[in-house]
Amino acid sequence: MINKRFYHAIIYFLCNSMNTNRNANFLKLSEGFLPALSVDIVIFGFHQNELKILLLELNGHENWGLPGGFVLQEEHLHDAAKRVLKERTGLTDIFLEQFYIFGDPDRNQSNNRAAQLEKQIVDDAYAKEVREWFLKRFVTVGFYALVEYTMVDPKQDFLSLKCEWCDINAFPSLVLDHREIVEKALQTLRQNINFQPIGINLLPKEFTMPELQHLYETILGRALDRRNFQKRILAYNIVSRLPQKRTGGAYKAPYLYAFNEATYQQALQNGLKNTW
Amino acid sequence: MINKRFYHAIIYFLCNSMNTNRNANFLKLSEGFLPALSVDIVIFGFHQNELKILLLELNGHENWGLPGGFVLQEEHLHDAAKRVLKERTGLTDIFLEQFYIFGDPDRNQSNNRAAQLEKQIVDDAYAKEVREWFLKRFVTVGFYALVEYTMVDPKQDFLSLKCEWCDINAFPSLVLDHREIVEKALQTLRQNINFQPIGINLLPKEFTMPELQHLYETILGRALDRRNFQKRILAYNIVSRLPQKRTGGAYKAPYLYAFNEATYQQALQNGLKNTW
DNA sequence: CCAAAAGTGTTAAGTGTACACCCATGC
DNA sequence: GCATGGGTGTACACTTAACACTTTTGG
Repeated sequence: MINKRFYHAIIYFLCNSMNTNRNANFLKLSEGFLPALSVDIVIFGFHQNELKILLLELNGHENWGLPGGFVLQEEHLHDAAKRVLKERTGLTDIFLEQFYIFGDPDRNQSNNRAAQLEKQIVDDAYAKEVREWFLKRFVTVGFYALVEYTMVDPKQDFLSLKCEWCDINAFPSLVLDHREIVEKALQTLRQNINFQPIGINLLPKEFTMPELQHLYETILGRALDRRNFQKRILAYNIVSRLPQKRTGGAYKAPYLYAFNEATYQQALQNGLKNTW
Repeated sequence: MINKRFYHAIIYFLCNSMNTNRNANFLKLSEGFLPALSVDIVIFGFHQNELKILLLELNGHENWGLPGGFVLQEEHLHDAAKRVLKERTGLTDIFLEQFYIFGDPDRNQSNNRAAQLEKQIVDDAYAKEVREWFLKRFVTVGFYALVEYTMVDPKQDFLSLKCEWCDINAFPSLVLDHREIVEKALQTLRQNINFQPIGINLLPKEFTMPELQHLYETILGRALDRRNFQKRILAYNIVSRLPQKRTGGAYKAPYLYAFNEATYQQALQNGLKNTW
């Protein structure tokens, strides 16, 4: 039966996080993970001048959701986010930052994964364990990640049917309060764009100035002046022009640029702008 | 015995949060509160041109700590912070905002409340309950509050010997990672000062321009030009000059100002500045 | 009258914004 | 050659930063 296999898949998957073989040594989820706390990750990517987020279609649902998971008993919160990211997308070593904690007691109630689970057949210990776990209230910590689009192999993971990049302006309806989480992540990204040099994580190593500008325009949601944009970015000293141009495209070949790691890191710390 | 009374005080205090009389109906802390999650609040006040934080000296310790507490099973995280603030300082209706989640698994280990507790005598169910509760790992959500100094009656609460305003530049050593939490709160406050009209919560209803300037200087940690400061604040339209001056002090009487609620709220939403 | 704090205006420098022309490429 | 996108410079407006004198008040 599909439902039973689904529960087993969850247990298997989650217990894998705990480095435990479920068949050999079944542990209670509540013993392996911190109770009541989860992490959800908004993964931003940029492709064809569109800002995208990576969403999973969850098994047994028609709904989509953010990649998320739980925190191991002795695991740093940030490491939990890194692990979840790796488990569910294969990504490692990418920019990842917490941006908000969502603590509404009703966030698990409406439009609800637990309610969905409840409807399903519960016929063994694993299923019972999963059901009880997901029926609990969770406070979730929102992280956002910036990744280069091409780095992701959107293979499906244990818990999902599909894993897909969705345009930030047209993504499907999401489970729980995940839409709110995405909105808040986007808002945080917009706020940070003026003070942090966004880009090194979202673009390939070599990129053109128009590409960088499109990234900014997409995040900010409006057009910018080409000439002023270039002047500004160059003034920050965070990019260097490479000797080659991007040939092969139509029209005039644009110069290639690369981020200047040293000044980029410095800018990350000091910020690009200050007032007062 | 002091230690025993201390445990009882904690249980009493915590169970009060759960609206439960510990004598009549003793509940497990883990049933009343979300496990593994706490809130800690950095309360900023401003007095005599000094930025201060409100600290508690904890019973049975020589150490100081931030006012903190736990989240009730069905309580919104933000409401938990509000409740904790009220319980431990009497303050209501003040500016309160989450700024970071501290998720290091070792944050409870070193310089450790649990270790302190362990040394103490454990001789009844209440003490055992408290000890087990505090021995667990907690992920804590940092909130910061902005309050008008004179609003606080720093009376001691159940869990503390003293409750005192401490200068931000010279406060005692703190339990756990509370120093780190304070640093992060201050950093967040500094970041926000350029974009949010800080002040309405930290100053009395009527204040002078030099007072507002001193507040800014204290938060930013450096001197500002009087003339430019005044021009800038007035340009924001967030304050109005009142007909009276502050008389009674030495030297020339400064004008009084009051925040303009409407434009202040608007500025909070839109921010004072934008780039791009 | 003197010291200390408060009030105010002007100017130069820098930054942001608007805008127009030339160049390279494919069709 | 023409449409399209890429590369660059200049002028104006606005914001910021630097700065000095006058007024009030208590002693």
